[in-house]
Amino acid sequence: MEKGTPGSLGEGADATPLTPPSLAGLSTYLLSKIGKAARGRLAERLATRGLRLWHMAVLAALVDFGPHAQRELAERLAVHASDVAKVVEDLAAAGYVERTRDPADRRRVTVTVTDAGRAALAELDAAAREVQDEILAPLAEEERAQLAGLLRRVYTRLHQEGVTPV
Amino acid sequence: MEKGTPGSLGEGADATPLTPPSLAGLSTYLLSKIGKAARGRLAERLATRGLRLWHMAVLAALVDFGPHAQRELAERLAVHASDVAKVVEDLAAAGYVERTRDPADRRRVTVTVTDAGRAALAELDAAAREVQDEILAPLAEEERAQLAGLLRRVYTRLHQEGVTPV
DNA sequence: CCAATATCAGTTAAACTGAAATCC
DNA sequence: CGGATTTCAGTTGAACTGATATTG
Repeated sequence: MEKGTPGSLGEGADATPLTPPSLAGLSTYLLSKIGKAARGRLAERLATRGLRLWHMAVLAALVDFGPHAQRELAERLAVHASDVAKVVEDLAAAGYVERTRDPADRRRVTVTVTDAGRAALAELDAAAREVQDEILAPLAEEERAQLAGLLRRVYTRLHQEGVTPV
Repeated sequence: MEKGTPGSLGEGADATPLTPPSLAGLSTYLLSKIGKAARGRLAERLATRGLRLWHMAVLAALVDFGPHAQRELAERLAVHASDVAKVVEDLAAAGYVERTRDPADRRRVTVTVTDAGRAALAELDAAAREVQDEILAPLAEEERAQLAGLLRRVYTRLHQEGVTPV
């Protein structure tokens, strides 16, 4: 069969293959797929700056809540301390954060965002909003607000349970 | 500090740390996190049967659309052909699918779901709906329908674009 | 000879695990 | 000495890449 054999799939060879309804009928499936697409697109943009998603998350935590010990960053972002160490190392090398020993407890390393770090986060945040506009393009402004409200409530509950890292 | 030092975090040591508002304010961040949690919880349940998410996706495609060549499965599910080969191998070993050479084109392997495969998918689907009930617990029935509609429209557009695998 | 299919082997980035060093 | 924090090294499963054999 060279091409376009009237076939088992019930679709033209050039059309986008349909997602199995057994999956597409699950909101959790859609959440997972849309979330993955959003994450992937933002990761692409961050990669052009040599950064990854965890770098942005750590910067956000520092800007929003002030200096953290690395242990506190790990807890807040639900990531392992060993990975935080690497991310903070990268950010320090880029001049986005400073690390200082806590004089009261010299085991702790206090991480503080620099002005360059704040400027970088502002750019990353702008990129994230551009990606969000792409992803949510089919929705009107009012519908986006609706979606945000629903997601917020679902997320809050999950985050409080904390069974699976969220 | 032994514990509960009135501290830099502005939260009790036992409370769930707050997500940085810079992130929590992004619907795409919430989508990503909720989606990841849903995926993880379903993966846990499938693991008790020795299966993973791709096994369920392949079974769903076969049940919903009938027999596929492996190449067609790869295209429909946006996964690489080499990975489809492994997944189909597992499913065949479990007796959930049968592989036969296409007599019209002997390069192609036609994959067909068995009765055992249909029964297995029914169970997996039930598990997926249980997980969905857990995740969407904070939402009323009407709100879940709202969410499903919004997600459906966003997903459909992404899937048509097909730039990033969705 | 070229293109498509399936299969196998190897790579890469991410999440996780364990252990050592330092300090309370 | 027990416990907490940081850091380094190694492991595991997922997604991807490339090579090969077979067939159209």
